[in-house]
Amino acid sequence: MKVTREQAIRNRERIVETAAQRFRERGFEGIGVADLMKEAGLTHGGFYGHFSSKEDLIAEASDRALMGSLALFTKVAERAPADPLPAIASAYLTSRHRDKPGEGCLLAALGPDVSRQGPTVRRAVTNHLRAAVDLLAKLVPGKSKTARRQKAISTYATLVGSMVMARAVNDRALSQEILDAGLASVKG
Amino acid sequence: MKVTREQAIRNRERIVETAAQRFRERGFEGIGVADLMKEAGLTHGGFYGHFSSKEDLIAEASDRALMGSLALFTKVAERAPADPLPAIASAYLTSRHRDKPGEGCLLAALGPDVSRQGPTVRRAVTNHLRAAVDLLAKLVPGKSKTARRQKAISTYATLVGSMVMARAVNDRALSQEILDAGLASVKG
DNA sequence: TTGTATATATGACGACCATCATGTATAATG
DNA sequence: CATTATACATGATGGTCGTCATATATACAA
Repeated sequence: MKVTREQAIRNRERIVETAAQRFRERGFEGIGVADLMKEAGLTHGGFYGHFSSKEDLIAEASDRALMGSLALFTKVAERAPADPLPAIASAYLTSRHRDKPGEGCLLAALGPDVSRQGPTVRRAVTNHLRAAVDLLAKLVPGKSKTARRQKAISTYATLVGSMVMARAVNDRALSQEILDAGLASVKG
Repeated sequence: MKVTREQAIRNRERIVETAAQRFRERGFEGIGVADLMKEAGLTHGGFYGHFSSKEDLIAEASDRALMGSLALFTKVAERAPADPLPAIASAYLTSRHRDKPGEGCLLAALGPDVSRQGPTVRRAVTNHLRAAVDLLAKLVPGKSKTARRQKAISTYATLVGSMVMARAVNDRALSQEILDAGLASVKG
């Protein structure tokens, strides 16, 4: 069954999008090629027509997820030009984000998994982090450029760490306390 | 081949210890029961004489790793009674810790993986986090108990997030910059 | 010393996985 | 309309995994 070129491109798109979500929910090894294809409405055979390996898809899906985060950071910052960093923190440290890892920050959902991946995936993450830090550094008040960079990085780290901890924990009250503490720290 | 009761206990111990290290290095699904047993000097068959399932071992190994972190926090704090929190941060945010996840913080090595595990594992992590926060809160200067707790939690989150990011990144300079930023933030 | 309990070894099972070979229908091309 | 290129389906392969059945050797209890 051949399909339109357009359709094929859309199919590929859907595979990446599905993967970006499921990977964040279940881990890179938590869902297989066959299930991914089925969710995209296809069968497993066509996979290697689109990607050269699963790692290839992992890299592309990670990139996709990270692009989304960066875009969201930008959008939130533009909507709150007076206090962009606290606005970003407020958007990040929500229970909704905690409960929907599939649509959220890749670093919080797969950070350690990334460090166990190959160079392609890690390069994508590195590039994102550079861009994100550059963006955040512009939003930090202060004169010293290095100080602003430092603040940008540590703020991002606090967001990621808070989300990781809030998700790991089994107790709703403690989880909420973690989100609140992260928020308070950034809003300082 | 039956062995001494003592020897059997030591064998079990070695399995847990090996698992605690390898899981942090490769992820819970990155090493299998057979390889784990082989590393402990045994064959795969005996595994289910010691544990009822792999998840059972995961829970016990996680607990083991977390106990170690808590003990280390305590030790470092006792050695620097004047400024315990910065001392803990300095001990945590090192390149050595970054490069040896198998001997380091479980949250930084497996945080997101934990949230995908069953209740037993998550309960262990929850209990650890409670204990760690209680400990750190005592070390934070300040009068308000809730403010000290908040500071304790957000500090821990910054440490975890910084380590996750420093490990995910593929560039040594950026990785070091992340560790430094976390340090600066905690030492504030 | 004899008998029993048990810690570990060997081996196998079924499930899952990434990947590839081949067939087929149809879009694209002329 | 005829030909070709290709996106996808079907099916198979070899590997890995968690788990269990069974055998064996020996520590321990009597």
